[in-house]
Amino acid sequence: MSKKVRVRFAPSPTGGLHLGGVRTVLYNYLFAKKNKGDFIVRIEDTDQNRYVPGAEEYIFETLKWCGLEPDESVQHGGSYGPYRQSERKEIYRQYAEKLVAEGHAYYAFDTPEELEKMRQDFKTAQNPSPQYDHTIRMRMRNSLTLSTEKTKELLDAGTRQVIRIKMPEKETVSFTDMIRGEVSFDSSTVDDKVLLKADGMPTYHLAVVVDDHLMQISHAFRGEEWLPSAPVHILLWKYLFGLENMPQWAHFPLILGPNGKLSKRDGAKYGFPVFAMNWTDPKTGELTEGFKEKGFLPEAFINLLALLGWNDGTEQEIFSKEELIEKFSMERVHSAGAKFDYEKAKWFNHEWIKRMKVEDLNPKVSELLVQSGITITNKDLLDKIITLVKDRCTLLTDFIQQSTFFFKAPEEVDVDAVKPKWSEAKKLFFAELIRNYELAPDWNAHTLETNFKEIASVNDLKPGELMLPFRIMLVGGKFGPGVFEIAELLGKEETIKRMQFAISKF
RNA sequence: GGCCCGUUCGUCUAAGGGCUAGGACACCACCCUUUCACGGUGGUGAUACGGGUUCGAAUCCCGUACGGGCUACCA
Repeated sequence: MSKKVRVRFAPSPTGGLHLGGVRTVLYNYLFAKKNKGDFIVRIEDTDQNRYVPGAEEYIFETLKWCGLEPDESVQHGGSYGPYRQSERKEIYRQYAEKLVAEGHAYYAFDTPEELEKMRQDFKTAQNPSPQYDHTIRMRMRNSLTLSTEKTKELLDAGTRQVIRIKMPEKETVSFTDMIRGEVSFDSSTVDDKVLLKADGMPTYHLAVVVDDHLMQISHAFRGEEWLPSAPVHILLWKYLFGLENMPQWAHFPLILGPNGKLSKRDGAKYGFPVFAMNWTDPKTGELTEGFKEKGFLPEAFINLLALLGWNDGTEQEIFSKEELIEKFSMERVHSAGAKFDYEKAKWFNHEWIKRMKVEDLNPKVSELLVQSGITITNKDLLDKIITLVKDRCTLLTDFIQQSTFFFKAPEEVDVDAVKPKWSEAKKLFFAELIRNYELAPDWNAHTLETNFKEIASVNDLKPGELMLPFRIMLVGGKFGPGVFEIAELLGKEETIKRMQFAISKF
């Protein structure tokens, strides 16, 4: 009998959530739902210096937008709280001290200055970044080098101190990663990581193990950047709670930018969003663009993220959230990092827009148009417009350009597109067309087109040479859906008004 | 430098010993359309290199190269 699946996403509230973070959430979520388990969000705010106001709220708003809501979290409640590590501070010390008592950890009194000095003193060409490890710990100020009395004295005096894990010297630490298979490390190459900081807060290393245990996490997933510190966590599990109780690990491949691990800087540099939603750094005021505001549908966003490192083995690429839950499997997650391709991301969004029902698109498009200053009074009209233009919208924001002219006459008319080929004969044609349209009993695209072509034919003009000018008159530029469809939706009065106005400019 | 992970078209990937190495994005051409798209057809384009194992390797093993990550009292 296996225990209930419980997974967690443990972000540090230090800023916006980027692609890699959301994908980690996604894979956690999919795995949990697929296995009828729980998805927990735990806030890892143990570094008080990095606290950023608003970041935590941003994370939850992002999850909501993505449709990846946790079963348990600071905001959703649950019986394993608190879900914010800063509120769990008291819990960690006892575990750290237990490790000291059992000889797996020790107190270290070295000041930041002493640590810096150590790094300078031991720095060589061969070893550019010396670590606090078994080779040097006996030369530092800690409970291993100090006498028991001296240690007690320092402790009693309240001297600033940390607790470090004492990495064994000759031990192979290995575990089975669900994606990579067996991974092993030589314990002597890992340093004595700080477990409990001088301010009494745990570091990630202690907190992740303690909380995963207390919250009964069954599977622990995180990015590949955590792989090097895995041996510390494995050992902690062994010392504290037993290897047999340890969750199963999986380290996801990294999402790469044009130059290595994707960073928020890449977005501004290469012109694509990196964060899920807009994020403004409260300190600098710097805005980092988000997929949401850029015009992505959450359905498309999750879809494209899911496929960045995973596939179901078939050639299907468009998946709804429900399909992803049904088909997701950790075994099919890739081990190699994936470079993010914005062009393909846009393709996913375009596909989703094309497939999405007009009624579902309507409120989103409506909101966008209202934001750009357009008043929508007729929902059915907007439905018709969306039906007409959705195929040519890659991003939601494209709807603005593709439908604004339905609501107001173009402010600028591309006269240059018409003028060079404009002629007296064409002018006469449009004059006749206006008279004809004024009398038209049925105002629909079909008869409008028929009449248009008949008159052209009578005047010995090619319809093709007349349609562009007509389009320019109604739309203002060389874009948009079929011109007669546009005229139909515009209505008789508005169509003729725009024609008359534009003709005077040619 | 050390440790760890990785390596199939430009990009995301399929093929988990038998093959004309498949698909998608992007790109190019043509068709459809006398706007732009959608759609359709076709094309360019990849198993990093070297050794093994095997009747047979993109697939397994070793080495090399290259790429990435980590190397804080940050996560």
